[in-house]
Amino acid sequence: MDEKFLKPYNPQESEARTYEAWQESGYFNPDTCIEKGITKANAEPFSIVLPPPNVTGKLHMGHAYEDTLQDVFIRFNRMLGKKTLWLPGTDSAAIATQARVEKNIKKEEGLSRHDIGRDELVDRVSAFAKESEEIILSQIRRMGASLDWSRYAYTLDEKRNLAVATAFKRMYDAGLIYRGNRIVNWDPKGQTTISDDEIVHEERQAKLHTFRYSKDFPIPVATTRPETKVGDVAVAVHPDDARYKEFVGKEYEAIFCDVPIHITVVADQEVDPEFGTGAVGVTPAHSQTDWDIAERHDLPKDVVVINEYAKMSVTGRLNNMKTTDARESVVAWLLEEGLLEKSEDVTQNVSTAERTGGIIEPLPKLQWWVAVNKPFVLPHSTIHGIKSGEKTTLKQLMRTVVESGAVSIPQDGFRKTYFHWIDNLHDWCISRQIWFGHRIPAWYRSDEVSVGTSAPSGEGWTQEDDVLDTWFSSSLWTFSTLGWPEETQDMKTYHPTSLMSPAYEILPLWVSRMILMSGFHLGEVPFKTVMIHGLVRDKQGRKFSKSLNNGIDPLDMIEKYGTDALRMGLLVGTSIGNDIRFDENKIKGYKHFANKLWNITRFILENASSDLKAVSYNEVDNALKKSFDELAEDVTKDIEEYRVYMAAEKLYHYAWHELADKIIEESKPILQGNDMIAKTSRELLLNEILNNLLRLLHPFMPFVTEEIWQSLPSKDKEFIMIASWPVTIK
RNA sequence: GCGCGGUUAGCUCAGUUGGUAGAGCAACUCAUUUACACUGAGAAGGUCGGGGGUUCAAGUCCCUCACCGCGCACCA
Repeated sequence: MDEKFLKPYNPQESEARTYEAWQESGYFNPDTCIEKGITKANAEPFSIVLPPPNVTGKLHMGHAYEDTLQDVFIRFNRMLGKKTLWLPGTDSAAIATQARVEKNIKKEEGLSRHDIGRDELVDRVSAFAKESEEIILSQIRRMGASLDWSRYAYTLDEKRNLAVATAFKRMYDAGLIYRGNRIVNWDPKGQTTISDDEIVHEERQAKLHTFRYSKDFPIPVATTRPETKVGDVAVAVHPDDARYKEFVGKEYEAIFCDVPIHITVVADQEVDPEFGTGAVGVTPAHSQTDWDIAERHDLPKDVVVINEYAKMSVTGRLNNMKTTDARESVVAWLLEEGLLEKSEDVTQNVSTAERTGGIIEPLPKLQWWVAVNKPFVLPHSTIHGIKSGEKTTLKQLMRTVVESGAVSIPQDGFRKTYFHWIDNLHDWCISRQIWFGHRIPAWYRSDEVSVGTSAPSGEGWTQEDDVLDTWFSSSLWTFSTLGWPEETQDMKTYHPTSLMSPAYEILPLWVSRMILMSGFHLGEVPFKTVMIHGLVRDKQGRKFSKSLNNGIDPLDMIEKYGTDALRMGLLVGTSIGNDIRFDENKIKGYKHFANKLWNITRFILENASSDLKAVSYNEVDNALKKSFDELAEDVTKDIEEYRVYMAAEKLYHYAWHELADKIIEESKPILQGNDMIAKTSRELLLNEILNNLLRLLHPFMPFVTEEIWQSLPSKDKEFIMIASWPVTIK
């Protein structure tokens, strides 16, 4: 017996060495497994593409959990003999990364991005990204993740750039990407547009002011944003509202706070006659709903009164004031003029930018969009529910794919969330006014526009300044990582991928858009199953956040208890989909468990390794073996049906409370006794159970099982990682 | 407003197609150098959020209410 078993199991001593050995073996790469005859060339594929972590930060508990889940499925399927690929990568995360670096530069050098210039800034952001990339990748390795590093991808590398430009061009040619002047969510703090999904609503106290534009204006109007009223072009009322019927169609002139305005009264179904005065002041340029009203009634939409810095751009006293100051100024003016009827306190939801916290200012801007409601013909489709050559829209495609089960979301509640989101979906604004990211592959020359994967020939073309929303490139991820648009062998073998297991936060942001992109470009689903998981929270159930300073570094847990303990602690006792409260005590418990396995092994090696070998079990041992086999089948079924938390718990329970507490305890007299048949039978049993149990546990606790496996005398020195799963699946 | 979760032992949570309520931790009693103290044995702890229904049988299915989270939309 190896002397190491005389001391307690020490994960710190062996984990790094073990990971190194796995990596050197090349078995993370399915091609190597085939070459070495471990996987059959015609084996069924199983693939997962790692949701690429942002190159802004370091590994947090959420990553640790997500990586564990995926690694369990990957290791399980590899041991089943499937052609198993887990593909790693990282995401440039355009806005997040640039914002981070800009902040540092501002703090350390007092310079803005415009002082530095585009090229210099992009260089600096890229350097920062490179640095954090290395950190996060080394951290993922410490989780024991069996990723095929030879296929590593980065959203801004050459192949992914080609994929992005190709995707953009094809969608542009199909009329699904267009450039248009529409209301965007403008973040004055970040100086960029953001998509609807990057907005966070915050409840605030506000005042609802009821006023008239002028003394002789017949209809009072209520607003929480008086400063925008200088941009009003109409008042909308409900068509059936008797109070205002006589005014519909009439036009009025007024000088509102030094600004001449022209107001038309229109009737619109959307107006709620019960709210406020039952009349809406329509400001098309600074409100999405008002823009829509203006479209329906053919009202002017170009009366812009607020600029990109959230300052007023009008004639008179308000000019160049911050909107918040202008608000007070307008109220004061209304009071002076006797136009203010009342002011009430209301709670209001304010839209803020997720990344910067800036208050969103709706502004009309010329931007690039993905049209989600525009019909197009999908030439080739293997998606269940959509035929080749069928006419559809991107929205419909996203819905059908999940409805038909082409993408399976086993958790019913999340299916509903998904549909709810799809039904509320508007065109997707994909241009961002920042410099780090994929520059939009469009070139302009006077009135001409050229879209392509490279600059058009000829003189005088300038490329679009804006870059793409980071989710545009992320949505291509399942296939851009496999070599698309080239027709690679990897594409044929591993796409659609088998499983995606994202946090529920990212379902609309990412999952649905991967379905969109894969559907349009390939006529395929991006993955067959989506297993949505919850968030890891602190002990009090709060989100981990910098401001609360409640973060727990997974690496600290690994230092203290070992990776296997962390993995088990995150998995057991948590159904997938619900949030998890992080409990260090649990992790500690599984450190003890790793040691328990260590000592079970020690006992068996010390007491059940005589030279005499039984060829069959006696009756008692046969029954014990049978019940173990039942457990093995049970656990296998649990993993196949995504109940990994139950599988892990059952194995834990069996190892500790069956094998150690009962079988080993009962073995002591047998092994010391004189009944050689009973003794050799029991020796065989203990060795068999240990051998199989280690394999069953390996996906969950890869390090300790490998470390033990390497010391079992009966085995050759192959890795447990590529040992066969003890249960055959039909 | 629309929607999604959750409510089970002191705490954190499991509970698969309905079939005698489970685990870990904590607390309690005992064992004391054992393969393992990163230990073992034992006992205790629950009208499964409330109410109603379906059923031979409900933590599980249906209806309803309450409370706690969360998402989406939004009214000017």
